[in-house]
Order: sequence, then structure tokens, then C-alpha cells
Amino acid sequence: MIRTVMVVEDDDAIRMVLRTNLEDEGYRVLEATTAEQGLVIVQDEQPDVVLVDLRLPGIHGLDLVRSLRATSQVPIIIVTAQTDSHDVVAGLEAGADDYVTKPFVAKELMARIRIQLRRSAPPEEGEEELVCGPIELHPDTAEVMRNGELVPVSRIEFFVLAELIGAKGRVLSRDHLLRKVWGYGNAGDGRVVDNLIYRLRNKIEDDPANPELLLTVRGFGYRMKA
Amino acid sequence: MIRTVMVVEDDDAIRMVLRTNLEDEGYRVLEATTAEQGLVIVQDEQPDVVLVDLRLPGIHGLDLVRSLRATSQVPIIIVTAQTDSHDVVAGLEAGADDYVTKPFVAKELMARIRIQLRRSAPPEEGEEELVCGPIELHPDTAEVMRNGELVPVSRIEFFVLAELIGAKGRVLSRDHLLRKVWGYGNAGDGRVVDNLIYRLRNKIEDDPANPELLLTVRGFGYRMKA
DNA sequence: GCCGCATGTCGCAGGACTGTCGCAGGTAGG
DNA sequence: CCTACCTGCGACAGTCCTGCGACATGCGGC
Repeated sequence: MIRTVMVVEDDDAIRMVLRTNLEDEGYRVLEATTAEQGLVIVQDEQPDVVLVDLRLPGIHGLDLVRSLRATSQVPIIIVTAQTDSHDVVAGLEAGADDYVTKPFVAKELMARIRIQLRRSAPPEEGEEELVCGPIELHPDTAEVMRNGELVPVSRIEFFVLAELIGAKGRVLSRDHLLRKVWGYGNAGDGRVVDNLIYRLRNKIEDDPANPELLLTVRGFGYRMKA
Repeated sequence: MIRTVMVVEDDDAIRMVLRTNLEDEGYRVLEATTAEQGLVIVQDEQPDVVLVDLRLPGIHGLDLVRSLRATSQVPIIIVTAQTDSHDVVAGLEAGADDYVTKPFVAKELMARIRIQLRRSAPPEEGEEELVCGPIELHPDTAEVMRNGELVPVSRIEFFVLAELIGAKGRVLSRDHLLRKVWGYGNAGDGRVVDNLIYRLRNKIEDDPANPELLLTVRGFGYRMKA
């Protein structure tokens, strides 16, 4: 099961560090630079954890925490400078679940995220099997097997495949995939999806020109063979 | 049965979020950014639910609610900022059926929409099977089966068939189909429908010249065999 | 039976949709 | 710094869709 982490942080450098660290841990990462944006994205994507920098331009992070907590149970971790210790207290009172102070040690933050995830994880879950015919996805290792043989796929290819297989044969529109995989606010050309599908087919189909697993539904989008 | 939700909201970001969420739930979505526009579209399209932002440019959402209620029974859900609680009361008095405050949780809004739909819907519903004789529609995969065999149809053909089968034998006028399938603002020739029916018959009828499923009702339109 | 209108039945051409592939900037790793 | 890979983008071609028009057919009223 792929978990999604939302990062609300206006400092580009820090956001980048967080993104790379999180992606290395296998999370899907959403980003926002303002509280307003963060609020919208959280509602749209319903991430599994939210990291909030308290010092945001415009609306203060503290208010974001309150707004989030008012409508959602999502675990919130505050990320803040060491000097703002009083804000941390206010943040926890506002409904945050944990905090880390900058400069933070990546490993510690990752650990805290895991704790929050475990705490909020649905009781069972069952690690939904991502299998479709000869294709098998291992979210743990981000690996794709085909007839038991490892197929190298890129990060984004993996997510698209996971989304498609997770849909269990239902059609997914290009828009849907753009939003779910590329992320919110990505106004990228819809053709990006076509391209990625083309590349995926070259990796997982016997005869990429006559796909039997990753099917086109003209006018609608793509779907996996049931 | 495909339901239509109308969104009257001037904020682009919020409208976008609503659209994507609603489309993910399988609704058809209509949009308007002003009360005037909303009123026109509602009358023309007769959606199944209307979401109204109270803070609209020009005419206030409250007046839109009154105008709608004056001429229609359509369920109205108010979407408003938390701070406008007095407006909510006024809105409900003006005839709205429910409300959500921004920031709202998408899931909650979807649930409220379902409630309104159920309230206004024919008693049963329940994922209504799109089946008519040997014809079977699968919205998940956008596929049409005939005697268990896949029949390739285009996007627009699929929607027309869905609309007809959803009507359960009632006659649908060309105008109705143009509005529901081709969409608002399409001033297309009514003969476009005739053409499409012709093509559909060639795909789903045993003897297209003597249709037994997709029937003509002279002077009115078309209907499926009961 | 005749006439007028609604509908059926094509064929066509423009265009929408998708597959395919090469290119270049960017990134990660060595 | 170099290399390999990833990824978005654009271009092109082939296929399919679809609106339109023209003519044929059939139905209903007189």
C-alpha cells in the first residue's frame, strides 16, 4: 500500500530535501507552499500524513492546523525552527500530533512519520495484492515482476501501473491519472500519459503493438485487463 | 444511471476540486461562475443536484437559491465559508436543502450529495443495472456487451445508450439527448441524433432495419424496448 | 392514392484520438 | 566531469469518430 505524505512548506530547499527523503522511503509526496493551497490539496487528495511548516507566507501554519483538524483526522506533524518553541505548544494544542524542529535529522522525521502512519492505519488493510495476469507489483521494493522476472520501471511508471492495477479493470481517464500520479496542479499535457503508457507497454507487453494487459479505451482512457 | 451535479462557484480552485471529486464519483458535472449563468444552465439542463456558493460576484447566492426554488424542486446544497453562519440560516430559509462550510471534507460533501439524490430519487436505485434485453452496459470499463459479446461503441454512442437504457423505456426527445449527451451549448442539428441512432442500431440490433430494442416514437424521439 | 413531413440510410471530409518515435533538458550516480 | 537514464514535449501518421448533406423510405392525414 502506497502512502501519501503532504508537505506544506514555502522554503524550496527544505521542501526539496523532504521530498527526496520521503520518496526514498517509498512515499508519494504532495507539495504546497501556502496554507490555502495545502488545505485544498489535503481535501482533494486525502493524504495519510501532513507535514506543516509553521512559518508560512500569509495564513500562519497554526491556522492551517486548526482548519485541518476541524475537518479531518489526518495526522499532522509540525516542522518548525527550534526558536519557536512556544508555537510548537500552540500547534499541539491546535491539534497537531507531533513535531520536529529544524534543522531536523531526516531519519528521525521518517521515524515519526511511520509512527503516525501506524497509529492511523486502518486495522487490517491486507496489503491489497497488486497483481494483474503475469504482472506483479511489489510496493515495498517498488519492483515490477513479469512472469517472476524483474522488469525495470521508473518511479512514475510504477505509480501509473499501481493506479491502473488498483482500479481492477475500471477505465481511468488521462485526467484521473494526471491527478493521482503526477499530482495536483500539474497542468501537463494529457499526451504525457499516452507516452508513459507507450513506454509501459514496451516493458510489460509481449507484443506492445497489440496490448493484452494495458488496454486503450478510446475516448475514455486506459484500463488493465480484468 | 448517470447523475448530473451543477456547481455554481466563482473560485476556480474550489470549482476544480469539486469537479474532480464529483467526476471521480461518477457524476456528470456542470459549472457556472455566476448566479445568472447558473440559473440559465439549471433550467436548461435540469441537473439532479445544485451546489451553490453563497459568495458570488454580482447576484448573491442567496438570491440564486430563491430563484431556483421558485421554479424547481432540485435539491440545493449551499457551500459557504464557516464565517457566514447567518447566511447559512438565510439560505436554508430561502429553500436550500443542506449546506457544507468551507473548508469542507470532500467525502462529507459527497455523502451529502448522495443523501440529496436518494431523497429526490426514485425509491430503489442501488447502482441500477444498465441492461436491456441482450444489451448490457458496463460503466466501469465503458464497454457494451451483446449476448455476452463485446460490441465496440464510441464514447458518444455509449452515453446515448446509457441514457436510453437508464430511461427504462420512456421516450427521450432529440432535444433531451442533445442536452444530456452532447452537453450544454451544443446547438447541433437534431439530425445528429438520428444518425447516431442509426449507427447504434447497426451495432446492437439483429436486423437494424427492423429495430426491436431501440425504437422510434414518431414525432417524439426514441426509447428502448421496455 | 397523393402529399407533406418525419425518419432511415448512406457517403464523405474534416478533425479528434491515439500510437509511435526522436530529441533535449534534467537528475542521479559514478 | 561523464554517463546513463528519466521524462516532458512535439511531430507525424494512421485510425476512428462524427457532423453534415443528400436522397430514399415510410407514416399519417386528406
